[in-house]
Amino acid sequence: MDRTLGASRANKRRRGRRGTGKVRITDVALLAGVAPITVSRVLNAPDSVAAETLRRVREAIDRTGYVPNMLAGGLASRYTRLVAAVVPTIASPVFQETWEALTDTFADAGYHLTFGQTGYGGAREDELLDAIIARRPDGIVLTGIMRSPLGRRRLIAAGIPVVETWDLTPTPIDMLVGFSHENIGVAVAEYLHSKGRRRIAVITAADDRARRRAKGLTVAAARLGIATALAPELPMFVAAAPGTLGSGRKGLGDLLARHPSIDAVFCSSDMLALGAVIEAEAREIPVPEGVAVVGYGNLNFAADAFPPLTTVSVDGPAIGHLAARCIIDRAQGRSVPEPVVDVGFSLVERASA
Amino acid sequence: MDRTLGASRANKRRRGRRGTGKVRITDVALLAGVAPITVSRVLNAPDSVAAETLRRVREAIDRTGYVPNMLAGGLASRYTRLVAAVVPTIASPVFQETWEALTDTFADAGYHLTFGQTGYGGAREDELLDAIIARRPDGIVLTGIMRSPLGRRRLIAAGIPVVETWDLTPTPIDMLVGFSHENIGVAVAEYLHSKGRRRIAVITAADDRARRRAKGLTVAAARLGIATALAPELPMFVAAAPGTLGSGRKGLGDLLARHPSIDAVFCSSDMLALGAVIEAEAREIPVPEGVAVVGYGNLNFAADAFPPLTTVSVDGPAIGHLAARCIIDRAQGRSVPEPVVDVGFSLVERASA
DNA sequence: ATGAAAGCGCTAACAG
DNA sequence: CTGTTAGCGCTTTCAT
Repeated sequence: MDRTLGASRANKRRRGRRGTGKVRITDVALLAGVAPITVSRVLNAPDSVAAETLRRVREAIDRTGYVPNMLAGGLASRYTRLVAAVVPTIASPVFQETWEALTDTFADAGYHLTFGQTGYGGAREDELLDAIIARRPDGIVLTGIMRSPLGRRRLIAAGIPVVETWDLTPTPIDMLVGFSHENIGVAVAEYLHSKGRRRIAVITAADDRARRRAKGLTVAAARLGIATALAPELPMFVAAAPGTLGSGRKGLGDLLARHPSIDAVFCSSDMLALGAVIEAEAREIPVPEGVAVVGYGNLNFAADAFPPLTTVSVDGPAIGHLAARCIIDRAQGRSVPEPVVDVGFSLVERASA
Repeated sequence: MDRTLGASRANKRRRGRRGTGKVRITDVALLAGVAPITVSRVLNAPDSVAAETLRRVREAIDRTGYVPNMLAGGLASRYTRLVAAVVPTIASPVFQETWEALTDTFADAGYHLTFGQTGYGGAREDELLDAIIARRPDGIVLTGIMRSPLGRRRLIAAGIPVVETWDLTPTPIDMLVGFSHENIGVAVAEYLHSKGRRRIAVITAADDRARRRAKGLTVAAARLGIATALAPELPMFVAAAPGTLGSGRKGLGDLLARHPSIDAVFCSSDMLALGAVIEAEAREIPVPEGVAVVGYGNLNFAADAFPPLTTVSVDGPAIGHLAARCIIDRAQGRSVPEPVVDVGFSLVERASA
């Protein structure tokens, strides 16, 4: 095998390019006694190859340990089978199920999903975008909507299918699967109002979508005549993103110091809500009798907290699945039935509110 | 500009390859009045280009909105500036700081880090590996050590620099930055023993490294004469991975039902520990007087739990930083000063134990 | 400091 | 069903 491998390389060493020393499609072809394009077909369109040829080529692939070079393949076919997801931090539990569903759906369709982090506040976003486009993915999935005008232009110019997720906008770049954060705030306001709460406060992380949930709540509260019960604006505590148990505790402490009469808190994440619940307990304020607490995310600990957290649930897997379908359909030249989908949300009522 | 762009393409349309319709290095070169290779040098070795040429080419790049095609670049240079990280789930909070440090260190050196998920239990690991190798990254960072023999062979054959992390083994594939999970178990056993605890139980997620921490504890406990105080083996509750607050609660409940006399629990993650603490509270068992609880990870909520969690802390950022340096050094042909680093761990003593 | 030629490893297009 | 040929967009090597 030593003599065979690399033999094809010897006769084209004219102006000395050094190659990688690794197995190429030509080596496999030589060993199987076929043309390189046949090996390519075995890999990419096995149905178009005769059974016996298929067998021989596959054996040659195994014997040589050949791993295709997708750089070369992508260059030749402008089809990379790569999809890039742009995420704030890879470790946000809220998005986890979405990334899982994305990964799985893409994997089943033969695509590889890679993740790039922008950091909180979208610091490196534009650079990351160029780095992604430079690899010519077949699709791009964004967390939230793209606000940077430069980013939008780059994406449109690149001509790559794009799905924005976990948010809603009348002007998506391309496709979108998400829901309205403002409406969540409204729904929470109405819920708390219906439970007789009139002195509502907010603990929110300093993050765009969280702020918009808080804004929806503020607006709806005003409409329901709640805001004026306390002050012109709802009492609010803003914590650094991402929200932590500690900032939830601090938030509730702070709000109680400023407004001892509050009877409900809407937290921008379940972690903040857990912190609020723990702080209330440490102060021997009963939840929900003293303060009602509502979270967001319905994370895996929400149901097991003490008391269990009332929270807003979003169908993360559905977002991932639908977003992947959008990209796959477009990448394969099909038309996308629903390029903009609002998956909505639901309020999960538990003991904390 | 319309006429200029794409002009170079017209005269080579012989056998009809269709191209991408996007701006290529040739278009930029034409506009700047230089050879393509000069544009390439502006991008990759600006020091070797005259100032005035540099200016003209950069202007042409801006005007055309050129984004390099790294598939082509990587194919030609076998240097992709891409590093792949293999992670169980992208949303594990334990690893977050490591991934952040990795991303930053690589970005500063001009590399892009992408993440691939294996799923818990390393289900898709071998496939993922081939997908990664197919893109010819300049380096691969693994979470934990590679156990699959096929995977090891593939990686070695690929000749790509590899760093295994967050674990220790006498036989790394290539480079390694981690620590001993067994030793953590030993340290926890000794700590609890020193605090007078003699009836120690374990709540662990069904995950390899967590089990090895539990095993270290078991062995050390036996040596300290603890195991026999209760039974031949330490009472253990095994939860599905990843550990949740709910399984922590259930775990403690279960253990107490079977062994009412236990006076300490070692949990394989802080989330499990938080669950244990909450369950204890719900049962009005004082922590640590009734049961001492020790976690692992020192996550951002550990210090703010009620009571604050005693836990094992690992220097995540250091692992990320060192692992990145290993890859960068190797990718740039330098020798790596320390190809195997044990970063150790520390026990953070707080109120829960 | 800049350019011309060749080719990285693969697949599209066109035969047969 | 299989093969031949050309070329994807870039960078290496060699030359000036």
